[in-house]
Amino acid sequence: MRNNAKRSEGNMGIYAAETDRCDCTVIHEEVVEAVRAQMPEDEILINLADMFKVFSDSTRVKILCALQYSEMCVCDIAALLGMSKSAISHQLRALRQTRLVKSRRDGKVVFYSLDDDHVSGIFAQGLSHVCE
Amino acid sequence: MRNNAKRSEGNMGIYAAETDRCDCTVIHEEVVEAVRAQMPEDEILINLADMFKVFSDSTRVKILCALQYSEMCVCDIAALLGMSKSAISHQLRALRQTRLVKSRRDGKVVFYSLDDDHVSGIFAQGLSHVCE
DNA sequence: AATATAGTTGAATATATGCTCAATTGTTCC
DNA sequence: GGAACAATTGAGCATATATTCAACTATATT
Repeated sequence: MRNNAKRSEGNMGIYAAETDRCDCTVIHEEVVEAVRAQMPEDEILINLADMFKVFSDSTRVKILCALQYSEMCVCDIAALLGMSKSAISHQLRALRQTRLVKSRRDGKVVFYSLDDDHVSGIFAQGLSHVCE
Repeated sequence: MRNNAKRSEGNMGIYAAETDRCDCTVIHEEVVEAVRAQMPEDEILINLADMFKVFSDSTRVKILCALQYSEMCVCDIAALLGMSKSAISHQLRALRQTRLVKSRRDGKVVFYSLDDDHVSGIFAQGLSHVCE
């Protein structure tokens, strides 16, 4: 599910300000309004979540990690991870669509490599948290 | 689904080296072995993916973003995001279980705040990618 | 052309997940 | 104690998603 297609975000039309769309009393209105004023736009945070979603599956993480060391073909990635070519190919498509990897064909073989400088930065930041 | 409970990772017992667990010929064995030698342990990459999974939902991202500015109670977060208290409470539980937020009760009200220094770093790194 | 191999794709399946609803707990105030 | 309100929880539902399987495309070799 892409994060911008949530059910609760239906068309509210002209009525109902944002603070009225729930079953809640606003207890600390000043805090809420101050935070609201400082928050980035909704769309940015949705894009951010969608970006992290790409990194939220261990197969994709392993693929991205492997490609940091060397470009690899589908067979090799599949062998490295002990998974089917089909499974790897499906995930590579997702990574291609989000512009994180690129491919080049050499005869029958398709080589994949990283296509985004931010990947290693995001990786490093995440690892520093995971490894305490 | 936690990333370490994948179906394909069933018990392979004593037979079958990792490179045999798939339908693939290893085309570039040297590359595969070199990459395998450099990759972090499986468990680390699984934990990494699980960590990113927490950030992969827009509701959780918005909550974490909001808490960077101020501690807030459940009602306020619900009002801020235009969602039900129940939905917010469910997500806060997930964030509590992963040690990203902490709570303190003051009478009837429960205040939540960030409980991890890495959150803003991960946020900043992600935003720099999303915003190009 | 026929065969073999690398890779892709779509459908199907099993599992995961975010929200709603209703019930419940914890606290304050009367 | 009882009413009111903040918050939590579990079940249920709708949707998302990772892998498998089978069929297919693309390229190379004979």
